[in-house]
Amino acid sequence: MTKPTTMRRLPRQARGEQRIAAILQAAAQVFYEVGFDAATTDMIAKQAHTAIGSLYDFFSNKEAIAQRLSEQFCEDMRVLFEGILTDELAQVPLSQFIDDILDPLVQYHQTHPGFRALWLQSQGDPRLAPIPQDLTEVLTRKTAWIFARRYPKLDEAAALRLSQICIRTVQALLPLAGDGPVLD
Amino acid sequence: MTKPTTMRRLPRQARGEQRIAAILQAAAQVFYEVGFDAATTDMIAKQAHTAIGSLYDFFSNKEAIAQRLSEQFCEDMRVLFEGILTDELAQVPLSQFIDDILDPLVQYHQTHPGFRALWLQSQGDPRLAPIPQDLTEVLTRKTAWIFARRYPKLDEAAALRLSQICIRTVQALLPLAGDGPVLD
DNA sequence: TGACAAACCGAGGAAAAGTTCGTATACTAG
DNA sequence: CTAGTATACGAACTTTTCCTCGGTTTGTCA
Repeated sequence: MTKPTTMRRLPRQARGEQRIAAILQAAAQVFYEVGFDAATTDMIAKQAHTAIGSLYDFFSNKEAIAQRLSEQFCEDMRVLFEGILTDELAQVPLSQFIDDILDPLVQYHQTHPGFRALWLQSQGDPRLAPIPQDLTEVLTRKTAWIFARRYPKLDEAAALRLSQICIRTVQALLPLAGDGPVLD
Repeated sequence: MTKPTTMRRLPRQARGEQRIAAILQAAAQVFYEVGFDAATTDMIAKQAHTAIGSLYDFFSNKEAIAQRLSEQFCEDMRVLFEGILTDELAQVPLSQFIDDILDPLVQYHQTHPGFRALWLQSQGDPRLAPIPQDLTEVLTRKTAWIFARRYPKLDEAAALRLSQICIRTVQALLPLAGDGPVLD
């Protein structure tokens, strides 16, 4: 946790950290509401009840905010999977195997709407890829590790491929979890 | 096919239609390359070897171009499914059932990169949703119809829900079709 | 409490993208 | 051929968004 490149200045006082937290939360909300591209730094500042100047005191630009959020999500995923990936997981029945993995993920997804917004943005925008790409990559590797444990016969390439398929599928279906049919 | 709201003026001469076709094709290419948001009307005009003014002669703005493309894709889907949805489809073995539906879709997807770009853009950008939403809705209804034929016991809501799941899954996995693992 | 630094602020300059509009050129019908 | 219309064009204007900057306020600590 040295100085992240996403930050322009490190906060020295408590209100600095609070401000940063407020900006990040606001950004997550705005990204969720209008998407990353349509989000403006003005909207984020307004949502955070702060001045645009304060935002730029701590973040060098909009992308830096997204990147910081992404790092945070990555860390959350790391912790989340740390709790999930136990040795028993490789022995457990398939249905429970799936539940064990999906339940925490669904729950996290539902309590962190910004996560979805940032993550999904990856598709269809090769230019902006690096940000959520990290998220996807972290998840893919984690999942590949699980598959490798559970199905030792899989070679690495197959495990990765399988991971991609599962990740994308879950990614696509997560938004449907917990709500009724979207179509009227 | 009365005057579409996406058009500023209807073409009266052959070159008008050609110009419009060129613009649409260029837009599809640009959307595919950089995504909808990053695409500029300048890029589209350049790619279409036309002047920016000509673009605005026929389309009122960038969104109108995307909308027109989307309409075109919707029509293509309608035609595509018209060829697929036969009465026999309800009787055929499941594996062939799936192939019959997926093969033409995969093929269309691979020959129309812009389709993917526009369609996938829906996720994470609620603002721009209406455009690819139409595509998704068309596909969802078509699919629901298929399910209803094949599994008469399904009530309508269940069929729609099932459709949504299938559509999203296919939508998420289509980009993986036909290429090797994306991760290095 | 005084001095220094951190945090706060928002008007406005700069850059990028969107769009208009007057003019020039190419068709077409009579 | 000619008059009238459709199409083509792109410089310039407008709008939007990003980001800076200098000055003000708040907090800390000796």
